[in-house]
Amino acid sequence: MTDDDTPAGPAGMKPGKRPTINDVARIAGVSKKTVSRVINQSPFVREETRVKVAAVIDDLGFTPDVQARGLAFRRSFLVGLIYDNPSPNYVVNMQQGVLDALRGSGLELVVHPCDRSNPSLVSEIRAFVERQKLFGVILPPSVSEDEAVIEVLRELDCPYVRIASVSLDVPERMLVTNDHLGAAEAGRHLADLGHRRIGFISGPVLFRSSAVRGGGLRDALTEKGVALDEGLVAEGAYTFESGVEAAKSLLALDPRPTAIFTGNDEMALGVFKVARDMGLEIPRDLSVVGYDDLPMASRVWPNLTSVRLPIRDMGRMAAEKLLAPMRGLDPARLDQPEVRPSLVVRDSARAI
Amino acid sequence: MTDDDTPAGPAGMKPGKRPTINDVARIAGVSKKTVSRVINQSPFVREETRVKVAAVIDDLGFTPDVQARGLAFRRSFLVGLIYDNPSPNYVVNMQQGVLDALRGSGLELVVHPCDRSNPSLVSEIRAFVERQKLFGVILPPSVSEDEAVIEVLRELDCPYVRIASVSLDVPERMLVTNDHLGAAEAGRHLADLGHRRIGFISGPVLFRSSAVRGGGLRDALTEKGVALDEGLVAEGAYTFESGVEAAKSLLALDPRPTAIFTGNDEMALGVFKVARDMGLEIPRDLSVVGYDDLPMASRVWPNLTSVRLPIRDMGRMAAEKLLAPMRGLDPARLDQPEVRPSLVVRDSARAI
DNA sequence: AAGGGTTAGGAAACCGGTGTCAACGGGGTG
DNA sequence: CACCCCGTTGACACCGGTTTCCTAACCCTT
Repeated sequence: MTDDDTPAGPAGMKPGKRPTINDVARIAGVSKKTVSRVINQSPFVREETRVKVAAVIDDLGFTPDVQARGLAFRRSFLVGLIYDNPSPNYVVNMQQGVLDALRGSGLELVVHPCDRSNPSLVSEIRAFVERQKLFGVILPPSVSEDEAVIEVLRELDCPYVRIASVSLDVPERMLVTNDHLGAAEAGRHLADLGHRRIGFISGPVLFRSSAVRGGGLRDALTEKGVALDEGLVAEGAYTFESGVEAAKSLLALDPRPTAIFTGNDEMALGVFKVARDMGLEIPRDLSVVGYDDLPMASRVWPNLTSVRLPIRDMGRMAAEKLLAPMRGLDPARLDQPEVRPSLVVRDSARAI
Repeated sequence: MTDDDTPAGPAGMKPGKRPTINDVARIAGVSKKTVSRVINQSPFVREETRVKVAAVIDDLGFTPDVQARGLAFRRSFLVGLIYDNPSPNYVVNMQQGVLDALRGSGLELVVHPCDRSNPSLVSEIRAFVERQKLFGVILPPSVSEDEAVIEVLRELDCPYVRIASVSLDVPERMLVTNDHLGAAEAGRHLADLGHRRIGFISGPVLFRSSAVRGGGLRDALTEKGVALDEGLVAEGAYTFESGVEAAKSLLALDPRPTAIFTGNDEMALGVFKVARDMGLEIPRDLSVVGYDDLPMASRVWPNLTSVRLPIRDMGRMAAEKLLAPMRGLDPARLDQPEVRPSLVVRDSARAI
C-alpha cells in the first residue's frame, strides 16, 4: 500500500534516519513503553509480545539512542579512566583491559589523565564526573590512593573501582595488585642466588606501591635469614633519571651491593646505565631485578629479570567489577581470581 | 525572606540537584529560550539581558546537561580516537595531544582501538560512530589510510581528521607527518658519515609510512650521489621480532652493510640484538639509525640516533583542525605549522 | 499619526527515551 | 455473581535542552 520510495530499510521508515522507539512501537503495534520494557528486559512482558517486538527491533536494526536514554536515566553510558601513571605501557594496557570488559556492553571508555600535584585536581575531576554523569570510574595508582578524589566520587554517587597495591576499600570497589607477593618473589630469587648485600631503589613515597614492594622484599629476605640493610635503600621516583641518581649513590658505597632490586623497570635501566659507566658488567659484577616487565625488559641487553604485572588483565578485572551490578552479579561473588604478579627470570641476575 | 535551609547553593534552588536551564530562567526572570541563546552566544540578545542571565548562570554554577544538549543537537560532545597503531608510546602521546587541544572546549575523548585485519572493522566503526553520534573522529596511521573507513565517516556525516605520512585528503581533514623529510635527514646523516652500503628495514606494506620513509632515504642518498641497493632492503613489520629477522638477513650478506636505517625504533633494537649476537659492536662495526625517538632510544646502550616525531603536537594539531569550525576559524587558515620531524643524533651511528 | 521593517524575547513542540499510575482482561474466591 | 488480584499494557508527564514560529516593542518613513 505504502507507495513511498524508501531506498533502504524496511517499510514504514523514513529514509536517511535512524529508527526510533516510536517507529518500532508503531510497526509492532504496541506502545513505546512496551518497547522500552523489551529493551530493558523487564520481566513484565508476555513472551509472545516480547518476541514480536524483538523481531521488529531486529528487522529495523534499531538501537536506542544513548543520549536520550542517558537523559532519562540521569546517567550516561560512559566509563571514565582517571589516571596519573606516566608510563605509556601501563596506560595503554590498562585501557585495553578495560575495553576488553566493556566490549558488547554498550559502554564506551573516556580517558582522563590528571596530575595529583595540581591543586585543582579534585574540582576538575568533580566537573568531569558530574558533567558526563559517568556510569563509573576506574582508578589505577596513584590517583586511586587519593582519598579526596574518592570522597568526591562518593558524594556524586558515582560507582568506582580502585586499583592499588593494598586494599583501601570494600572488596567490590577494590582490585588489589598484591605487590607484596611480587616483590617477595624477587627477594627470594636474589636470596636463593646467594646475594646478601641487596640494594633497593624504591618508588616515590606518594605511591603506596613503593612501600609495599619494599616491604615484600624485606619480608622475603627476612624469611631467608637475610637482613635488608637500611643503608642500601634509596628513594627514586619511578623514572629513569631517578634510577640513575639512586644507583650512583648505592654503587658508590664500599662495599657496594652485589644486587639491586628496583621498584620498576625504568629505574632498573638507570642502574644499567650507571653500571656501564662505572665499568661494572651485569650480571657478572651486579645483579639487577626490576618490576613491571615492560616490553623493553626483553629488548635490552642483558635481558632484565623482572616481576610481571598482568596489567591488561587488571584493567579487565577492574571493569568487570564495575559492571557486576549491571549484570545482576552479586557483589558477594568475591571469589574472583586474584592478581598474581610473577617473576620472569632472565639474564640480569645470577648467582654470586 | 526565604527561610529555606538549603545547605549549599544560592537561593531558589532545590538542594542536592544540579541547576537546570529552567532554574536559571526562573531566577533571571526570562524564558529558557533566552538562556539558551546566551549559552549559545546568539547575537540576538540585548547586552543588558545577556549580562543579567550570565550573572545568574555564574551564581548558580550552572552547566548545561551534555546529554540533553546532545539529544537536541543530534550530536554528542565526544571526540573519538580510532587507532590501530600498537605502540603504547605513540598511542599515549597522541591521546595527550588531542586532550591538550580539547581542554576547555567541553569535549571529551573516547578511545577506540581497532584491528584492520578484522573483517567487521567497518561495521564496527560505523556502529560506534553512529551510536555515539560523535562530534568528530581522529585517525592516526594506519587506519587513517583505510578508504572504506573514511567512506563510512563521510556517509554518516561525521567530521574527521586523518594523520598520515602523505596527503590523502583535503587539507582541512589532513595532517601530514612529512615522513619523507625525516627519513631524508637520516639518509643525509649516514651519507655524510661516509656510509655507502646502507641497509634499510622497512615497515609493513600496509603502512604508507613504510614506502614514504624508504623513499625519503632513497632520495637523500641519491642527492648525495649514493645509490640505495635494493638488495639491502628488507621488509619488517614495525616490531622488535621482525627487526631481528630482517637484521639477520641483512647482516648475513657479504659484504654486509656498514649502516642500517630502520623504519622505527622497535626494529632498530632488533638490529642491536642481532649485532650483539654476531659479535658486532655498534657503532664501531655497524651504524644504526631509527625512527620515532621512543623514550627507550635514550635509555639503551649505545643511545640510539633516531628521527623524532612530535607525536603529542601532532595529536594537538589534528584535534585543533577538528575544532576549527566550532571556533569559527576558517578552514582557509591553512597556514598552520607543519609537522617537522627532526634527527636526534646520539651514539649509534658514526663515521665509517 | 499610520505603516512597515527590524529586533528582542516567549510559548509550544520536539529530540528519543523512561517513570508513574491507572486500566484492562481473565482466573480464583467468598 | 460480585469482588479481588495479578500479570500486562498504555497514556501521559518528564528528563533538560533546542528549534520553530509568533508576538510585542521599537525605530524610522511618509
